[in-house]
Amino acid sequence: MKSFGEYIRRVREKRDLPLRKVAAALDIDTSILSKIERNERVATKEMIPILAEILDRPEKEIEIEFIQSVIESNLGNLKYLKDGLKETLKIL
Amino acid sequence: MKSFGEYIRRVREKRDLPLRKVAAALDIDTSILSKIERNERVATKEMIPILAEILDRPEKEIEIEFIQSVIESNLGNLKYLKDGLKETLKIL
DNA sequence: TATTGTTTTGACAGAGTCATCAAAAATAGT
DNA sequence: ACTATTTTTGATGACTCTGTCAAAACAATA
Repeated sequence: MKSFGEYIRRVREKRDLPLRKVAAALDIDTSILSKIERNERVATKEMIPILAEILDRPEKEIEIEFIQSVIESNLGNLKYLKDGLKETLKIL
Repeated sequence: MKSFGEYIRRVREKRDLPLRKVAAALDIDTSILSKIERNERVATKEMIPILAEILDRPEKEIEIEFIQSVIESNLGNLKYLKDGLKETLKIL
């Protein structure tokens, strides 16, 4: 499973956007975005629609990547993660 | 979706166990467990097997409740949560 | 090599979260 | 009502996390 940071960096570089531009759109310092891309900081959900816009990607795709990263980092090695996700799906 | 805290409290009371006993098993103060049950603090994954043992419930059940609560609190109102969970399931 | 633009690093401070502890409040049992 | 037990509350200090900032490192290009 690849990290959210790596994903963002890959897309940003494909778009030839400097950290500066994306960070400005997110209204954060470039250093923070740099850290997010290297997984030293975590992104917030509020960033998702903004990233979708500036990176020109479907919001759904970005959000899915975000969800995967949150699950990975918070619930990563649980024994019954699969069952837990299935059960969670049922009650949504 | 009911909270992890409420779930634990319900089971603990069904077993007629005081906070004191369960907290001792978890090696935490009763006040912390009290707060966890009222959702003022969050449980950690390390607590899951211990809770399973002392509350005499399958670890799987407890872990699923835990997973649901983490997803609810971290990803609760995302637009594409369902899709995100489905995609996450695929790569597990 | 010098210049310009980009990215990373680390120190810092503020906010939030944590466990600990003692005291207060609530509950049960006599 | 009294006592013992359980549960909740709030103050405290330690710790973690987050954003800001300036400086350093790195990259590209003239």
